[in-house]
Amino acid sequence: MFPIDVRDVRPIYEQIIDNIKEQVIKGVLKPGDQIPSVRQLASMLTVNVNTVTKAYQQLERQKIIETIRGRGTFVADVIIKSIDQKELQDIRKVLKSSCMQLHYMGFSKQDVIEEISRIYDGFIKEEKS
Amino acid sequence: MFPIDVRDVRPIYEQIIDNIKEQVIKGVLKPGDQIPSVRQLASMLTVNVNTVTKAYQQLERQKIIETIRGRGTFVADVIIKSIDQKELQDIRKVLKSSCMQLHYMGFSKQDVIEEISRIYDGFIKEEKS
Amino acid sequence: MFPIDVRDVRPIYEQIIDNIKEQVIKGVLKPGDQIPSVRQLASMLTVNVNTVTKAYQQLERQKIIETIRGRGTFVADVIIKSIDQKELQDIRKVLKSSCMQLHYMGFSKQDVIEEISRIYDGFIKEEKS
Amino acid sequence: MFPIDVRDVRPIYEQIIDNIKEQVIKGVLKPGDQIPSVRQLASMLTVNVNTVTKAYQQLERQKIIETIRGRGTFVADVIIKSIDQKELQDIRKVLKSSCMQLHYMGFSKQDVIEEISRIYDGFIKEEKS
DNA sequence: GTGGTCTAGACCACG
DNA sequence: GTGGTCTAGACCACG
Repeated sequence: MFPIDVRDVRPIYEQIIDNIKEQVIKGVLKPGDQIPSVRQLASMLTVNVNTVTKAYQQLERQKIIETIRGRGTFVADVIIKSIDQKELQDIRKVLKSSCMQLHYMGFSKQDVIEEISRIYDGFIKEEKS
Repeated sequence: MFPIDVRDVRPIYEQIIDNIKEQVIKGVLKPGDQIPSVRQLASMLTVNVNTVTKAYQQLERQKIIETIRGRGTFVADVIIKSIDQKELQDIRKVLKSSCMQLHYMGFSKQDVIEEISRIYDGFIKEEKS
Repeated sequence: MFPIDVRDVRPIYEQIIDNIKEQVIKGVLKPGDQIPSVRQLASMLTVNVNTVTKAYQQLERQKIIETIRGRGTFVADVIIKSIDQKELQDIRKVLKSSCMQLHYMGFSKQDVIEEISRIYDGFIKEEKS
Repeated sequence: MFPIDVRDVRPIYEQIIDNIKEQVIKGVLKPGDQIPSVRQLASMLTVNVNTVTKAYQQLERQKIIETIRGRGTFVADVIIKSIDQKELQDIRKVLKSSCMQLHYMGFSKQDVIEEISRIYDGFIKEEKS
């Protein structure tokens, strides 16, 4: 499936969230597609069941997946989340911290923008052609 | 001095680190300037002395401030950190997570770049004219 | 495990650092080996958990051990640290102080070299035959 | 006189002790020579009077200088200190720590011995010719 | 007065 | 069970 890195800065449950989100954004996973059960994914990634459970709960709260009792877990229809101002502020704080770190590494504003541009291109599916 | 927000995503010591870094980058704090003692800052922010100590130790390790025994703590000469590839990868992962969250909020690549641009302008001191 | 001496010139956390470094250099602890959790080691040495935490954090910063969230702490792959000139100067100053003390105790240059030789042999694992 | 470095790893009083010891070992200061009073030296080095006082007290305890009431402070006759086993053990611990640090920087036993040799030559007055 | 070390103990995040 | 954050407070080294 996708690789889990125990040395990653992000906790494992966040890596799972990020990976599933990325696959949905890229269109690798489409609305209605079934995804592995908690237990299946846990054994595929050899991580703790509770860890996958936590990731799925958060994805469900974000309406990116949905679980149907007795059926399984599926990719939800794509919806644009309404903007939660608290969440947006949190993201801005994290971005600011990262930008300051990059600044100390000698990255100019333009360097950071190019970095972001490359990151964005990396997870967005081709939009034209 | 600056506000501490216990509800912030970042732990208190990181908020202190970020705030001091920002003041140094902006030029509000200049090399050689003395900054408040750990006890002073702790009482100003009404946080524990150990919390400030932790922030100061990390800033010192990053060579942003320096402590002189029995004298106090001072802003260090500005140096550009050499780029640690592991650290850069970590920042990229964090940026990617944030970008994906913003994407789900309906932010286009251009929106995110503008967001970054605004953040960068917010902490960089005017460089010309 | 290893003895902590409260009358030692070195603070407790440094004694812990030195002991673990020594075991790694000697090969008693090998890359990938799990070391005791902070709580285990604290109770083994009957010191406070925070003291062990401080030692582990410094060892981690020096890339001698690595911590994996919720899993534990492990010996890192051996890497040769790049030489930090400031750090080297600091070590030289400490060595010079020690040498002058030994000189006042009547140690000749050759005596000191033999002392160093014995110390070095004491923590280095046999390298050949 | 001699330079004090507030950023030195060694506290100021130890720098003073080391400098005076070195001058005595080198023969720049000879038995019977008068050295500056506490107040004089403090103002020469622009350090606190208490700091010099502490240095002089330790030098006196080590019988390297002696104070004669109303006359001043003088370099004592050279005597070889008897070996205090506790002190020797302390020095060994410090040397071992330093050697392990150097080992992690890639210094071989021979490199360290050469380092020590150079340090020793640096403070010892020429013994022959 | 300045920071450094250490203890004791609470609560949390992660797995 | 694992480490991370934070508090409260003691005592020490240095100046």
